[in-house]
Amino acid sequence: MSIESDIKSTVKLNENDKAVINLIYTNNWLKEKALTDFKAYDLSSEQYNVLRILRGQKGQPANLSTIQERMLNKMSNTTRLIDKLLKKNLVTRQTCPTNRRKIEILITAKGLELLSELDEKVKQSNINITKNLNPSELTTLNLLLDKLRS
Amino acid sequence: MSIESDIKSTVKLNENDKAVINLIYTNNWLKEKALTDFKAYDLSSEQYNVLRILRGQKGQPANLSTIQERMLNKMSNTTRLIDKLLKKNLVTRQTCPTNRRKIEILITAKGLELLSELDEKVKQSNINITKNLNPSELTTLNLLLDKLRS
DNA sequence: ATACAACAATTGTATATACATATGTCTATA
DNA sequence: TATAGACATATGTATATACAATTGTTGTAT
Repeated sequence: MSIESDIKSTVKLNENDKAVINLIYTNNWLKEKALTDFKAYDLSSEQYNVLRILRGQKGQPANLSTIQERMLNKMSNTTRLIDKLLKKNLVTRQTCPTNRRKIEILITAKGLELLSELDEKVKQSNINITKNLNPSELTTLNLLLDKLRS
Repeated sequence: MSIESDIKSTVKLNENDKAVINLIYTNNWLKEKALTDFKAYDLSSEQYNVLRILRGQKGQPANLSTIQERMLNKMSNTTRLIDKLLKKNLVTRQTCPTNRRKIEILITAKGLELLSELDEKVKQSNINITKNLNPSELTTLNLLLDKLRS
């Protein structure tokens, strides 16, 4: 269904406006779809994302600004997000010995375990979410989104 | 820049996962771009959206469920959103005389005035946001997003 | 050595969001 | 005409987000 009938727009939109609205609307549609997976594991999607970033460090600790730089949502409060992960014993946090302004964050064994459980779920969810587009359409979509932001 | 370098991913993503991440990331990118416009007018983007829905009613009152149905973000709390608009005198609210479960919401003159001020800003902002895609690319993007959700 | 700017993270506060539950109203039917 | 269920909105609560201000630390110019 087109974005215009989805939001029951009464006016004809031009392609610029439509694209912006379409992106916002699609994102909300996507959030609803993806949320259920994480909810069962008591993780927000950004918390999941941060755990993945930490796993990507392959044993190297990450500090807050590194994590923030790699997060999907740059706006969220990283300190408090890490607090939550810490409370669940999914990460450890200690001040950097060489620069005490920085902190070093590491994913724990429990965190890695949780991630590996979630990986398969997320993979299936992403396949499901994108099931209406064929491979070449998916590639085109990715190219257009990259180009949009370039 | 591709989504992989944007988020400094250390692993190669398949197109399914990439599309999902790309949509989330693009949405956040977009939010940052668009937010500044509304901030100056002390409106959230959903508040703006609701005002547009009300204007689309062309004088007919809308009730809460109608608004909710047409909102981009179905999850947000419409009652309290209307509270905010009411406090700013951008809408009026009264219980429906024929069915007192319902409420009738109308945009005020002040609301319409604010909207017409914002319209031009939003239009320019949307043109700016989409400036890297040519018309046919924009159309393709819209088609792909519609198809994704279909 | 001292002061100052820059840096990295934390804290405070207001608002937004998600979701469950409650309140008040209407409708159908026994 | 009671009453159970459906409907429409509102409220409560926990968490998330946005953003400003603060704290503590480091580098650097004088």
